[in-house]
Amino acid sequence: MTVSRVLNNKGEISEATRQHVLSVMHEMGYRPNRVARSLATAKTLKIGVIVPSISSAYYGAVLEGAERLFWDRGYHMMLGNTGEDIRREQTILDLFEEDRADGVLVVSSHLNSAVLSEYLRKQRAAVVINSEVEAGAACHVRTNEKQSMAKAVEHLVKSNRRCLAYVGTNMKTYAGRQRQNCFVAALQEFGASVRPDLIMSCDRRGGYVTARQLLQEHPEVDGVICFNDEIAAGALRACFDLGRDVPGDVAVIGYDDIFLAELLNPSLTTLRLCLTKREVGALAGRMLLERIDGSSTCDEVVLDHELVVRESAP
Amino acid sequence: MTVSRVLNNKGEISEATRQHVLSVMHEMGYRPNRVARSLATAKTLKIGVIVPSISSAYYGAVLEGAERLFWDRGYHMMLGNTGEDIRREQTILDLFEEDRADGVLVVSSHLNSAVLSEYLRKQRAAVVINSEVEAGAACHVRTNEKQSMAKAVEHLVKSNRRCLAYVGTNMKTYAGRQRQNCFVAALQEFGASVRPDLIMSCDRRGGYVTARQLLQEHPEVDGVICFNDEIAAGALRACFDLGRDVPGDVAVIGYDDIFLAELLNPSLTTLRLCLTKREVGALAGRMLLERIDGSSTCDEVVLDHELVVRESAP
DNA sequence: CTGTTAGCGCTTTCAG
DNA sequence: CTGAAAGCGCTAACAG
Repeated sequence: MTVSRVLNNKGEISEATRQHVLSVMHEMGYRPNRVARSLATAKTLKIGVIVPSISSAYYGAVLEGAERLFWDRGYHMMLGNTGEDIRREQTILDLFEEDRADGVLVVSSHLNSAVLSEYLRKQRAAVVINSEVEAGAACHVRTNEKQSMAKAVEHLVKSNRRCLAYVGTNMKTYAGRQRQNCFVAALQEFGASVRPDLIMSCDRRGGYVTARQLLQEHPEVDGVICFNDEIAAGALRACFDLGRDVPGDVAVIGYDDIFLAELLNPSLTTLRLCLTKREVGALAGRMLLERIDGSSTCDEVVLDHELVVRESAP
Repeated sequence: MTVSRVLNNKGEISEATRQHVLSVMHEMGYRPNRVARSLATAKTLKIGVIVPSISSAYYGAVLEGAERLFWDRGYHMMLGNTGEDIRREQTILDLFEEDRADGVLVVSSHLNSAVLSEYLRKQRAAVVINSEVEAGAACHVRTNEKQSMAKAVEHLVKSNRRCLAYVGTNMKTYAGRQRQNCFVAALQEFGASVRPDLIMSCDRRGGYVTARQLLQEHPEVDGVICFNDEIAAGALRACFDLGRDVPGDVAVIGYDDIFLAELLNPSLTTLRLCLTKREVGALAGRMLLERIDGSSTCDEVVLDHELVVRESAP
């Protein structure tokens, strides 16, 4: 019908009828029905996004970058939070398929490569951030964990720290696995001794308790690298409560450079991505939109970290 | 068609055909099309959610609570981030209408009561958190700012702080306006002098700079209440850098009790909601679903804060 | 340039 | 209990 034509600025239309249609639409308070349009065009203009936890400062910022880009390009974002639950992640992926989402963006999947790839192949288009997928199943943005961990370890070794510990998280996630493995690799690379008893793990909130235990059981530890800044903040406070001076007795390094990192006391030395989290989200979003309209150019982007030196590990 | 009947477990169906349909569905890898279903039923099972900023720890946690509830009840969540931009907020609301979202949840709107109410009346159902709306336009969850600010001021006055300052944010938001006004009201209530020059405001990241300036220009300040914990973290660090002892010289109080509040050094005294942020999200979500299915029972919920006393203001 | 028509994939109503 | 048919609001292809 003609109305469709003016809505979409498509086809030839006389200015007269065009204006007429617009004015009638306006006075009726008409709103086009995107559901019907989606059914007719087989395009939903919806992107499904999956994160382990919205409330994390890290994922939140990534989401914000992606969200902004999607809306600007006319796409709406459907959000799924897995709560780190594998079954939930699969269910959400299935539902995005039923929603006929034009594309899916998965951040830090907890699914293994084979399973995730199978789910993503069923989607119309997919991009993942820091998740393992088989080539072809999705585009990929990932961080170079080997290089970043090497920077941290090297920094500590060069400032004469001799007994390094790592406080990580579970190994369910790409970064979780990589950082722990790369920590060991980096110790070897820089000739430091590897002590499995100095590798601990905790959940997002457990930095304080875990670091405290580590430092009590192993007073010889003089350097701690943490999976992220929140855990590092716990380690800092644990040092303080145990009377260990930072950086005098112990050096502490985190990951992410969250906003509060430089406000902590002592301020936190940390590994910061070469892109802001928002930019990472926007980058992944852009790759997804390119995949959707078929102009996809690259399949993988690898991002580096830089060491931001502050008081906690000068 | 029959398939529809088995999908929805509706109508009478023989177990034989039922099983047959299911097995065929399975081997074809069939996924029902929710877009078509939405068009036919005039229900989308989608909720539109609007926040000023996903990346804030505060909104993130609220979202997480709401999201979990929605998915559990079969609803998907579409997320809109306003970036504190009024026009963007209106656009998103319009688009949710075009999406025929079954309901809309608005957190901390930047729109004024009249405008917001008009937009919400066009939606199928609406709930707002900490936003001003006209009665009837939406259900409402809000915090009792008057009472919470009184607690903070009373606590400081009773510990003999005589010169209190407030570091807030812009007045574009319900909480922003309320906290600043209630600060003045509470000073009067407890017989403290009101000094407009000790009321400052800054953006989310500006706590350090603003507090530093405040303390330099007004060395007599011995108590600072901040709009939230992130700003308070900046104030803490500003005190440290200026050589002012906390809590000896200056007491600092924040709002929200974010995870890092107790890890700061000194740990932060703060006002915590009687519900976790996640619970607030779930509560609002539940109210929205009740509005959608017509079982709505109450129109407004008011939430109190409690003072969590830590080192920064004992 | 503008009106008509046939779907998009589902639900719902009405017969069989 | 199961098939057939109409219709949700839009787009796209085809005539006028």
